[in-house]
Amino acid sequence: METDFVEELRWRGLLHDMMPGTQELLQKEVVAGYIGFDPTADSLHIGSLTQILTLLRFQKAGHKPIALLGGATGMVGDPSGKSAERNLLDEATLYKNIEGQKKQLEKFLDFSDPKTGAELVNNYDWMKGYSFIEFIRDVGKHLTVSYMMAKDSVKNRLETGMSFTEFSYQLLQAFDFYTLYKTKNCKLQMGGSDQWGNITSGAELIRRKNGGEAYALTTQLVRKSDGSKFGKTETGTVWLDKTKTSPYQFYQFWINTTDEDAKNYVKMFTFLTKQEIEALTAEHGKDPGKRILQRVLAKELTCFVHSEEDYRAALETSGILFNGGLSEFLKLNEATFLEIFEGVQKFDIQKKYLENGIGVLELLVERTSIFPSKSEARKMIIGGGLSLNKQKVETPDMIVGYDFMIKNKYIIVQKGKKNYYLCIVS
RNA sequence: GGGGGGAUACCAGAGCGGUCAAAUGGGGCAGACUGUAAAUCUGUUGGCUAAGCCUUCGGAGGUUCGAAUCCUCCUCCCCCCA
Repeated sequence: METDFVEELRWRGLLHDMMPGTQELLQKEVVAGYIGFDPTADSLHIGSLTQILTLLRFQKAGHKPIALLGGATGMVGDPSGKSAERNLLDEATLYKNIEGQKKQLEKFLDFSDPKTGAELVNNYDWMKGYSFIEFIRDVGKHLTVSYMMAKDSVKNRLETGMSFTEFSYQLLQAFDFYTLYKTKNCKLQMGGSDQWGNITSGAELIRRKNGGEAYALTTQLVRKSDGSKFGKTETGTVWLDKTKTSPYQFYQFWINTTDEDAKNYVKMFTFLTKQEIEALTAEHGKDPGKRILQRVLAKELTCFVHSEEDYRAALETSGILFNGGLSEFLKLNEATFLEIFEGVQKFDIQKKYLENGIGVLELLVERTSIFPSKSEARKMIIGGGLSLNKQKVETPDMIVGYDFMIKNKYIIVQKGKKNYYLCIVS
């Protein structure tokens, strides 16, 4: 075995918990292990990244990864970590979500090796023909209510209430594990630390039903150093789908990581070796201003999730947007110019409005919806937070005319330092 | 069952008849510095077409020229004694 999977997770700060004997098992033989993905959206997001990477690390350590799509479990809803009953997803949405996630997983996982090539399964395939009576007799009989009630996901909800549907969730997931154990000799289930309860239910089921051996391993929840939730920005979730979060935004997410977090993230989210990371961290410490770690992170992940081409584009865009002046923009040809503003919100403006000049406020609020009200736009301008074509707007009374158009048709609007908008005059 | 204390803007929390769109802190947003980081400092933080106007202090009524502030009832929370 090239690397010890458990040790690797440990030094990367990813290991949360595992059942006794897990490490020994992995050292002894090639193991099939699975992680389930919950189809709550049509794209995976940055939070799922840990699990995808875990599967890949697992594979690199010489084992066989299985990714499970929750076509059946998604119909029920996992109560883990939820404080209230969830709404059920309708079938059309669920189908769309499954298809979306499937495509992404196919892209990230490596299916080539005959022995350790990844597999993708959907638990709907074995649940769809299963009747309630059968299920209750085959699965439900093996776990006691008190055992199920002892799980945190259930215990935390006893006060506020929980439907039988969500209570049963752990049985479904347990049955998944059991099925994979039977059909694919899958002895290990992995997941985020919130999945511990569900995973152990599965291991328990395998033991009771077959006297079989099954193991569990969970990874650390990714946290930011300030305690806030990882993976969200002001604008929302960071998705892995480039139509939902552009590669540029994705790149920016990592570039904006704080120094403290970057040290941990480089370990958690890249495949760089311990030596490489130590060297980088030391170098970063010498001159934090260079932000070596953030750059490495952004590069590794943008390349991994999107492509090297996307990374280059994001890098170039960032360079121009953050360091360039107006002259940089003027130098670009139109195609490149538009490429840079890919993923930036755009507004069309009719030329006639600019003919006699237009107040900035009117431009920002009525002709575009960059601000919801003139009051807000006014406040931002007075606070010095608004620029047109890289030039700070000094007064809310400013008039915008033809002379503001770059290349005869564009006006670049900047709200704060990082929020760009592009007006296209036609 | 008895006694007491509360409910204020995103959160915490002052105000206790006019000077209250409501102190202060946190959070958010923006600016300066820097490194697209952190820390620090500054501004801003109910809404509006910014003169001013409109809607807010648990809910419903009332007293008053005037109520977040006083009275009555209701709802909900907390504490203490049974």
